[in-house]
Amino acid sequence: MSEFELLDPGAPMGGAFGSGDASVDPLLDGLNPAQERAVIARGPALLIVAGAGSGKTRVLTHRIAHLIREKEAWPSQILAITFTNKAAAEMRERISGLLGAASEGMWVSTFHSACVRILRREAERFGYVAGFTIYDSADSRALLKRIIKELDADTYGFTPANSGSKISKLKNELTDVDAYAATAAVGDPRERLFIEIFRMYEQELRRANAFDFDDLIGQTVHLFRAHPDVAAVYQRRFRHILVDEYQDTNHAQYSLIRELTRPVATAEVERLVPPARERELDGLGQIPGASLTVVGDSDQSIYAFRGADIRNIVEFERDFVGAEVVKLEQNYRSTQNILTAANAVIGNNFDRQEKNLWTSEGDGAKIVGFTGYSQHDEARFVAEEIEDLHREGFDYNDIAVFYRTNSQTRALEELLIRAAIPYRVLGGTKFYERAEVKDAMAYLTSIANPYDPIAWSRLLGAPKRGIGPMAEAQLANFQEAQGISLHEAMLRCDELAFGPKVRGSILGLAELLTRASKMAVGGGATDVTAAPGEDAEEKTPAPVGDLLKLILDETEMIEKLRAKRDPQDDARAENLEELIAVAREFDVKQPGAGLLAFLTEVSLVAAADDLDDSSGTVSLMTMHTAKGLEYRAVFITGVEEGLIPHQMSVDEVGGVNEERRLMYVGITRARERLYITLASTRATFGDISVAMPSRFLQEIPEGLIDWRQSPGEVTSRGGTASRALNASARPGAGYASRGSRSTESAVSFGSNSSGAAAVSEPASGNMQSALDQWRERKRAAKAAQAAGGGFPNTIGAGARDNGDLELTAGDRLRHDDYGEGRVTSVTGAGTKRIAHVVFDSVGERKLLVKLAPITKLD
DNA sequence: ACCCATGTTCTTTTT
DNA sequence: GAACATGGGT
Repeated sequence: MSEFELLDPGAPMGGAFGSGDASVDPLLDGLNPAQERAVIARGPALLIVAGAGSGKTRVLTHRIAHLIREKEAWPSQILAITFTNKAAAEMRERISGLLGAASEGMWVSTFHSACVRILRREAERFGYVAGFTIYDSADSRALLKRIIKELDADTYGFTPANSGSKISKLKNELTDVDAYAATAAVGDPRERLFIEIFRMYEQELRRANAFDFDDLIGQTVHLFRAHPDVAAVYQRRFRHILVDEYQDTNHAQYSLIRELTRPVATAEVERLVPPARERELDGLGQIPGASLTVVGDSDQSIYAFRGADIRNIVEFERDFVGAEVVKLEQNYRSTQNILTAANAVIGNNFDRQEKNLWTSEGDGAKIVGFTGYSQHDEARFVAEEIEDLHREGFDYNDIAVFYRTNSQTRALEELLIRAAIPYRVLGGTKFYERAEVKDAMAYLTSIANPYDPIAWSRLLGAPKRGIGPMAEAQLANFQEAQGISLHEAMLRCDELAFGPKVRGSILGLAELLTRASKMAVGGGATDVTAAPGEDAEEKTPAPVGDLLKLILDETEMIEKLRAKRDPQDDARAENLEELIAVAREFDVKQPGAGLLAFLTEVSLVAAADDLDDSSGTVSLMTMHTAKGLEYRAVFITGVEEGLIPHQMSVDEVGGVNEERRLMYVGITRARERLYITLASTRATFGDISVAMPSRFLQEIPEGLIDWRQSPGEVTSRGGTASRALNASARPGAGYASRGSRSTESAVSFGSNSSGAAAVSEPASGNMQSALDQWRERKRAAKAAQAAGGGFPNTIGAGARDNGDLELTAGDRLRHDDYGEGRVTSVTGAGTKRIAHVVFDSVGERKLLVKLAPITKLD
């Protein structure tokens, strides 16, 4: 049986009727002519212009499967680049759904992961070690902070943030310090200072054996250019390179693709080991360049701020001679109303090629608009509509709420909690950014890379052990002078004049690191709780979970946190326990992968990566994160001037156009229902300011929007009505329909108690990932906080806790927002007890008994 | 060296 | 309204 034989594709799109018919090719069946052309096209270069929702993922996966099935490539000869790990995983899954095991060995990953893989293999060429650290933005900032302080550059207005972003920009353009210095105006002292910062930053990175995010791409390009033999290996290996979201590639990424698709240099062909075989060569005795497929949509380019260059896609045909172009314009995702709105908005960008999305599926529902008096009011509308959608049969999974800035989540979360709607915030993957988690991770980083001063300085002070800045500086100086690792410097601290207490601390810590390092390489865990079942197998590296456990046990970080009185520290302790669980999960998922793989994975998680399609929760995310995703129902919130388009972008050249594309991306995520909401006042930073409707709103044809409350209605009332006022100001018709629907829902909730399930931990029957549990707790904590009246740090304003408030059907109660109502039933148990209440004015609501702002009336 | 309290500065989007 | 920096007290 050939390895290439097509396995039964199961039921991917149209397989249902394709199975009996031998003439139907399952890889082409159900594709429209343009899609089919994109799948079967061959040649050196292909540009697929894929409008939103035009089935590009399907085209890409089918194209790859087709290449393999037609024996034009082995899986190992394919490199597919996606934007997020999640997209990569999905693509891998879909290809293996088409091909089965025959798809193994492909590289499907993000730019960053692919580059890390290459760099780890070739690190020695750079004077780096394979265990190099990847600095995230926080690490880079920490390093820059030191440098700026040392150079007293803050007096010139340099901050870690502004110098960091300038360095990042330069790196994305593949401009190194020397190149920059050569072009800079040397007369300008500020410029000279910046060059100094840049230079030191690069030096420190190298000394730390660390790369920042931008280096991952840039250094790989540099590696290929400086070492043609290395480049030759990858140029020869990858025969087909496919890049998704090509409109968002920056110059460095573009250059990487260029390097990879070059023909193998003639000089290198002879040096290849193993030697090139006859069939690899073309007529000239060369190994031709890889075939390149890029997919993108210039209307969805939203990352110019981080160096994405739209010209990469616009000039593709000029760039890659012989390129074929396929346009996918038929949309399979959204209703015509949604597409018309999207087309209308994006049509205002004058600097684009004309393109119109269309569907054959019909108009669908109108877009729903709502203007709240405040973002609180807006959020309440969102929560209510989500409940309605849910009753209508939408899964929480099917629903997403978008916003421009992360800070907009606050009000939304609060209201979703009150409404007992399960949700998840994407992208604030704040877990790994928490101080205690970073502290623990610093130990692991330092074990993998004992030259990393950022990690090292972090672990010295966590937990407090009497080693302060003074001792740290002495050790660092000693380390630098001796040219040894930081770990070694600690072991030799006898050579420095430390007091006995400090000395003891340092040696104790050094000893722990020694032990952990041995364990990490598989030296054997001696006196600690050795992993049971592993008998003296010398080379087996310890599971990451065990390593972390050793560190947390020995440093007593968790115990020390628990010993404190502050309840916040309890949460921190739990986060650390969660981190162990995350590590153990990793050990199970990728046994034997090792510490480095764990660290890499943690460094490169993207916002959209924690999306879990089976979580049963509403997803909240920025519009940037939403790119590439789709939902049956989408809420775009905060559609106001200053927010979208964002104030910061208005003065930038092309800024508003990019914001408009962002709006376009948001709109085109919706399949069936689209809600556009805004508030007439918004509390930004303490006080309240008046917000104007976004100009993009006016670009949507009026007839497409069904205004539940239009901006006009709200401003005519004077803008700053209280919540109590607006609660009764809502149109009566809305309540009537709401009320009738809620009657049905009360029945269904009562009979199958799905209402309770919705509030309890998502998917309570299933295995829950460690991170999910963390999020769940965080949510509960937030709920407690929200219910407490929003004074989290004020003494005496402890979280509201109705505790064991007895409620039974028939009781009357008063709610702070909804007024008086009657309990119809109580479901759930313990802290998840839910009261179903019919309020006199607003109809039925589900309330978390423990937290809702309610008082029982008698 | 550590802890706590009081000011101060922000807020675009992210691998 | 929160993270962070700074400065005084122990």
